[in-house]
Amino acid sequence: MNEINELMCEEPGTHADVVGKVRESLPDDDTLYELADLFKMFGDSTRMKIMFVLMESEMCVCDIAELLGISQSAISHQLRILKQSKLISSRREGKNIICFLADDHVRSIIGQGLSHVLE
Amino acid sequence: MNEINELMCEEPGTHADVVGKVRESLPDDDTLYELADLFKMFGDSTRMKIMFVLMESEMCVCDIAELLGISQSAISHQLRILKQSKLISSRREGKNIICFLADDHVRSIIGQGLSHVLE
DNA sequence: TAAACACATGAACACTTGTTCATATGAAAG
DNA sequence: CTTTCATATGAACAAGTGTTCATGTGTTTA
Repeated sequence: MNEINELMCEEPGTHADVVGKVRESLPDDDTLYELADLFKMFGDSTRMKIMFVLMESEMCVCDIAELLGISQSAISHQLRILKQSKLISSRREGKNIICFLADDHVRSIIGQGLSHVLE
Repeated sequence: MNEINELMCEEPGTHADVVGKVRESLPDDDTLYELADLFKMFGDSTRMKIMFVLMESEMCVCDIAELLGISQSAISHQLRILKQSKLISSRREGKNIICFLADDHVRSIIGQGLSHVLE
């Protein structure tokens, strides 16, 4: 009888109520995509390494590349993406571009991830 | 003169010291890859939606699929991945498989992400 | 036991992503 | 102003990822 319930699998009870409430509680699509895009930044080991480095100290592009043993070009491409996500910022200092974390959220997000990974 | 310094870009000062210390502070590669793999789970909008739903209430596969308007097969594939990452668990209840968050880290990780996205 | 339902899974395909290679930009030093 | 060093960027390519479609497995109900 219930219109909503007709959409659901055959289960008795106050089932549709729960489904309805959950649907209302979902963030809008824009927020969901933004969130997923944010976490994508943490989902690549190169970017993760870069952020770990910058958690310890700000550093120029050249040094990040050599420290991690990754080509300058690859680092530069990733830095571009990280800047677009507002996770890191940079300033020029003479010939060098010094990169640093733009946000303390990086630390807390990685911290939560670590505590999951380390059981 | 300094062997380490020779690897670095031409910058004066106690530069090599910082680089050396940062290198030591980096987690081992296994941990880094595990971390990146963990965050990959949050980097897809379908999985993000599933986790948001399960943050509100445990739910069977069928309902998750219909609530989100995503095919049962797609949901099932994603659930498999999420289970492998120990982010969700499930139990059988009659014909249905009831899914639920396996870990409170999901809530805290998404929470941190949200507070970044919402400025 | 047969049919119906809930879910899982494999193959195929389109799409995305990260790296490399070559080259461009831009500041600084000679 | 020319060269050099630090960084950025575009094109191309390989590898990874998510969905669909078809079908398989397992559980309940008739």
